Amino acid sequence: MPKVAKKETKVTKRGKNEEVKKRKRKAKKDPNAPKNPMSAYLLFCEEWREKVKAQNPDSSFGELGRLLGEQWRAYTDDQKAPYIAKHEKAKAKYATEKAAYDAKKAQEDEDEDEDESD
DNA sequence: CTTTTGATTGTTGCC
DNA sequence: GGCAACAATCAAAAG
Repeated sequence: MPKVAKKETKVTKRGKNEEVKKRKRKAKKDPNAPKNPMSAYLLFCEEWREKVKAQNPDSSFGELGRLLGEQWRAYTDDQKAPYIAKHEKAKAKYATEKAAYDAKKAQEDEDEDEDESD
């Protein structure tokens, strides 16, 4: 997406539950698809879940998640920086999986003789 | 090449 | 163990 400099192209369409609904994993197309790293929010959750819980001991998952989301949104890129930084690392790690995935794929293409003796 | 969708990540709390 | 909102993110597929 090196084009369209700035435009709410994706804007997390998840405005309604129509498109995403109950994201249920369907049949994956890739043989060994590399899994995405934890989004900054995910990492942010790990750290804030306890804090939010401490401040909202009465709030259950629903409220927790909601508040967490609000906090996350309220957070500035500077605050998210450390979380994003971590995410970047995850990305790098993910890249390895992707590389292996791609490599294996290519290898299979050349030589389908690839499998791990279970 | 661009847009869209789909699949994935982790949290808690319940059954 | 799976699912519920929350946000993000990337990769592949469709256009």
